[in-house]
Amino acid sequence: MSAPLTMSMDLLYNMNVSNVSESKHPNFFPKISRYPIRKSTIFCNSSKSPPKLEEPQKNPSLSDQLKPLSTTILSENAKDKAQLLIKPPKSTWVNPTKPKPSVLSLQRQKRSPYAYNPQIRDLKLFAKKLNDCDSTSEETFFAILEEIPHPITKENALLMLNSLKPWEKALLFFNWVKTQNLFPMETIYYNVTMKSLRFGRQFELIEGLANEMIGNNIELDNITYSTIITCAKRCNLFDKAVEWFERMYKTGVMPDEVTYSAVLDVYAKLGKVEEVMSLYERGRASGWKPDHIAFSVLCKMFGEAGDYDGIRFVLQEMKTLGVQPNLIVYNTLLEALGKAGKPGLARSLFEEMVDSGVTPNEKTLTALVKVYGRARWNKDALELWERMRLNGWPMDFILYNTLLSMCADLGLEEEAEKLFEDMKNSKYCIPDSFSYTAMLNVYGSGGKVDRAMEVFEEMSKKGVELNIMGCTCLIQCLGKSQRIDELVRVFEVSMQRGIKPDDRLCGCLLSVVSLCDNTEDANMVLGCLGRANPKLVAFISLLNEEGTKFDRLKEEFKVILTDAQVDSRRPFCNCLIDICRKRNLKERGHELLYLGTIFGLYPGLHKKTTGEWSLNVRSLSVGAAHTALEEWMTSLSNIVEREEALPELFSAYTGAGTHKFSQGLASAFASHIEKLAAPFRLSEDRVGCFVATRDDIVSWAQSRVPSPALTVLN
DNA sequence: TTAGGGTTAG
Repeated sequence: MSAPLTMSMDLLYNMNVSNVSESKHPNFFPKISRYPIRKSTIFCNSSKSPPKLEEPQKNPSLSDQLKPLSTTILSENAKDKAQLLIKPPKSTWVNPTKPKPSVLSLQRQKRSPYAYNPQIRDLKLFAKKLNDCDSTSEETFFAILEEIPHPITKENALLMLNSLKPWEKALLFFNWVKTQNLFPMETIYYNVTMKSLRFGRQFELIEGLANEMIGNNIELDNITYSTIITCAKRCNLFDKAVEWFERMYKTGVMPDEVTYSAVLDVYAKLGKVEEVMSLYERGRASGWKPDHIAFSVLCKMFGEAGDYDGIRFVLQEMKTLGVQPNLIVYNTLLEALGKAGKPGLARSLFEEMVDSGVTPNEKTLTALVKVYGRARWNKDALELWERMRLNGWPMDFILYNTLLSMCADLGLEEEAEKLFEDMKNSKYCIPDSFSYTAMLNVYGSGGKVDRAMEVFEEMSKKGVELNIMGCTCLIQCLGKSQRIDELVRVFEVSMQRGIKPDDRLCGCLLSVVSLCDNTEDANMVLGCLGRANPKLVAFISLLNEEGTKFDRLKEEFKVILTDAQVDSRRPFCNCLIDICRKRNLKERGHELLYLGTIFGLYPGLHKKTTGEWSLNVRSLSVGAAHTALEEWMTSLSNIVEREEALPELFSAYTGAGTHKFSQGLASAFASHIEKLAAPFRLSEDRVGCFVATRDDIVSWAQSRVPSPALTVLN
């Protein structure tokens, strides 16, 4: 075991509990989880008594293979099964006298040795001629083929097949050789052709060839199966991938480690964590020592699931087996730790990687930039960028774009401008649509509307495509500056360029409506919104009509929310409440907040413990937060009046406003507290929190003259 | 691409 991995393991396992805030789990130290340390590991790795590996007597199906383990693996909610994990059920594989049948062959399939072919040069040149000829004409292809400089021996045919691309030509050649009847077509010819077809993602053709092999009694080996399976995977035909894997066992072909890890990746990409773990466990119990590729697959899967326990399990396994991460595993681990919300661990792992002499590549740095951006660690991000330049670490356009996006998220305008200039002056990283979108985002969220418009004009001039995200950024900042004419122009141009408005853009237009001070402007924006989502505009009219009954409102609102993307539902509700308040329809705003609450848009808005009641408005807009405060004060007032029990402490959270969307919420909330003469004050020790005691609330409720702001509710 | 498996952008 080399030092660096030990360091990371120490970090992850012996990290002091002060780091607990990074963990979403209450217990930082390993709980008995879905990743049990197997008893089998002990004998599998023991040099004294290696397990006797037997070929299965019969060929069990995959589901049979998986069955015994799936019962030992804990599903997340099945806490009642925890006992199973502490004491694994009696399983043959913990008993060395009765080893579990092997699920994979520990011997990788051998390749036939590659003999030197003196005709290689001629044939390569000839293949190039075929590759360069008109792809659409089979006649031309066959005409050239007549000029083949050497006889089609087995070796020559293989060399040609390997050199022909694209897949259409390889397939033509393969079929042609078959018709010549010079020698029997063995497995290798099918394998090479299938690989070529895989580049073209031609799964149906591959499957056709595989069936032809079966029909002609040509052996399908591990290379055949892994090619079929990975092609299915690349074509997103996961059922097919699993079907062919099952077929291997049924026909008595034992997968080797290459096929096995390809299948692990199939299940991983399907998000079937338990199946992956089951296969992994079974493989390990068969004596398999997973390699970097298998670990990379597991890491990626746990990263996608944001599953920190899983990532630790992988690290533990690597440590146990003495596998030191390579560059790709490091990259996958960094990405996974970022997704699991562990920026500190990702940073330490990166340092460990560099210290161990592994040079980061573009993907490493992209992963780390994303980690820091997500964590809002400006300082670390900028230091990293500085280090990249000092060390001459590799940059590519994805890394540039990721850095630009991060600058936009963190409000680093100057740095973004510098990067953008660098890109313009570079040879290979010319700014593309993504880069321009990031710049629109930089200026848009920084309120630099003129600069944003300059970027927009530059895009039009250079023919850089505007995408929905750039359009949304631009409309948002034009709306905030009340430049409605330009907003409408940008909207029109975007529609002309084929942008299909989505719910985010509608939410953005809705928020602009809530900011409009005059009816004319509001109507212009509603005109745009009406083209994207007419139901929303009709709903706003409904809010305006005095006669609209609550039940009608509820039904129509339900339709709007059902049609909307989940992420956009709360912003819709927030904006609609803001619009109501802007139009002096406060009561409607209260109705909408109530509906939003019963439709589950504001979970955690109210929290009650014996000692404290709190209101958390962090996910609310200013208008919605005001509405929620009024609602709360009214109900507290009623409780005082009814002389019901109250806790010692009351708190209202607005958050500290570090996120760009929540800026200004704390101050707007504070001024509304003042307007209502509510007895809350900023907490000294809790950031972004207003507090009041029971006595404060009681004396406020008893002494207050009904506030105009609250009368509507009384 | 030289018979098979893993990692980068809202």
